[in-house]
Amino acid sequence: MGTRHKTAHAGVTREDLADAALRLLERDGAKGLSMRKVAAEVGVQAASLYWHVRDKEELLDLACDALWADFDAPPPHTTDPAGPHSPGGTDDWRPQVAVLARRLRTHLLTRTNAARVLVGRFAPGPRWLDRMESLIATLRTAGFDGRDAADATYLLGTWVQGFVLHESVPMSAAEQRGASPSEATALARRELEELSGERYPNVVALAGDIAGPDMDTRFEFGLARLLDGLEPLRATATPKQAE
Amino acid sequence: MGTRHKTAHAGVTREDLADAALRLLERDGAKGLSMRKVAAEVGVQAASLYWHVRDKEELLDLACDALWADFDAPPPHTTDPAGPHSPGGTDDWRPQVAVLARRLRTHLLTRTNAARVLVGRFAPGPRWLDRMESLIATLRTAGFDGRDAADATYLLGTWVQGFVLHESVPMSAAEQRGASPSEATALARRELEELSGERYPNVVALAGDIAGPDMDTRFEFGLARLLDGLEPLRATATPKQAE
DNA sequence: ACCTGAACACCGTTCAAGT
DNA sequence: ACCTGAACACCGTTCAAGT
Repeated sequence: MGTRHKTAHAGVTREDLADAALRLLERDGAKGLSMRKVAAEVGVQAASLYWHVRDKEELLDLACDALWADFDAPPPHTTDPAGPHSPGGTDDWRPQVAVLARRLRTHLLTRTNAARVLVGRFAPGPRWLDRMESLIATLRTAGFDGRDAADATYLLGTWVQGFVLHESVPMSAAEQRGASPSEATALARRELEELSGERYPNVVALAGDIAGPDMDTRFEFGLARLLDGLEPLRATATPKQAE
Repeated sequence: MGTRHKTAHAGVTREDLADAALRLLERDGAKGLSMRKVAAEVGVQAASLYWHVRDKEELLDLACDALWADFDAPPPHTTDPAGPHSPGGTDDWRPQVAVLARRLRTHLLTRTNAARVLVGRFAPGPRWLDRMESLIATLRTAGFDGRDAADATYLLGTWVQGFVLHESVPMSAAEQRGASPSEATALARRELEELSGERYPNVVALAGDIAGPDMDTRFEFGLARLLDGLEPLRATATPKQAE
């Protein structure tokens, strides 16, 4: 009774398939994920998968939702009853949103291979909805109206995913054939510096800043810009519903 | 003489391969791109490709650069000699950056299939460098310092690519099996509305705003937020080098 | 220098057939 | 209801061999 280890012997669930897919993806990358290997991982024949799942595509959708299984969001807002209550909105929304964004990034980053394959797949499973609900709640109590809160949520989500996508790719596609990240950075920088100073004066001058890749700093830069850009949208004092 | 149509008969170039890859990608999507088909497209046997290219991976790098072949950036800044010259920076940087961002989006969007496969691949070919140089130039003359200009460039690039990636994916992964975009939107909205109002009060209430997908509006929202967030970084009057 | 033929070890998917 | 065996039409890549 209960869930036996995972490959008990009989009764493969769709969850099992999703988990197996994520495991393979993380272990061997994109090329490690085949229907045949997923089948083997759960102790079954390849053809059997098509009873549980219509497609490889559908399996990926499942895996996409399972990706959020162990993502624990920070508690949604938790208004401090004794704290300062600014009129029409709380201003601790920034650290709250920042924390969520950072956790989202590191979550995807520790599952790089899976993220690279699954990013861009919408598939808003139940676990993703939890994140969305709590983020919107935070923004609304901070004084954003519904439409802005929804748009901001989308903006943050797409930005973080796009960022991680770029972050997780070998920076110079061919050069990652065995070169430490710092070596790759130095090499990328040198490449930029050796460009024509006439044609690319700015790129050459800023080679160090472009080649980076201090990804943490870059992430914080983007996050700060997004939060600064959102700030003016808050209704810090609601004109119509004045207390 | 000169470049015969493209598949003259002898002499396949790496450019030919990249173009063929892009063509196949756009015509048949990700699964339409195989080494064998690329070979056929250029009138050669599959094994021959490996003389020109180490890998399928390398072919994708080539295609990634070729993706920017017909992207024509707006002229870089073009300071109006008679126009108003605000101290330490020009303020027409916003429309300039906005135009570039929009063109980047539509460029990728009209090559959705290719974009979905190639996004995330850094591969800064010469054509991408041109874009970078002109964007950085715009930002620098607008009063941003070097480091901020570099970071802003990265931020804009990753955001647009992340946005397009999400935009180009069938919104509810399984439901795109033959449903018009507006139908899919309505369906997604209804799905959100039918969620538990207790567990997801905000999501249910804002279902219309979340399901969208008025992607143009969403894009402009994000763009405005980014520009607003960048604005305060400008040195509108350089304190040390006052004229 | 550039291309082919044939082979190797894989794929996703279907379908009749088993229990 | 769930799984298998065998088959089909594909893959990427290698390698000796051709010109």
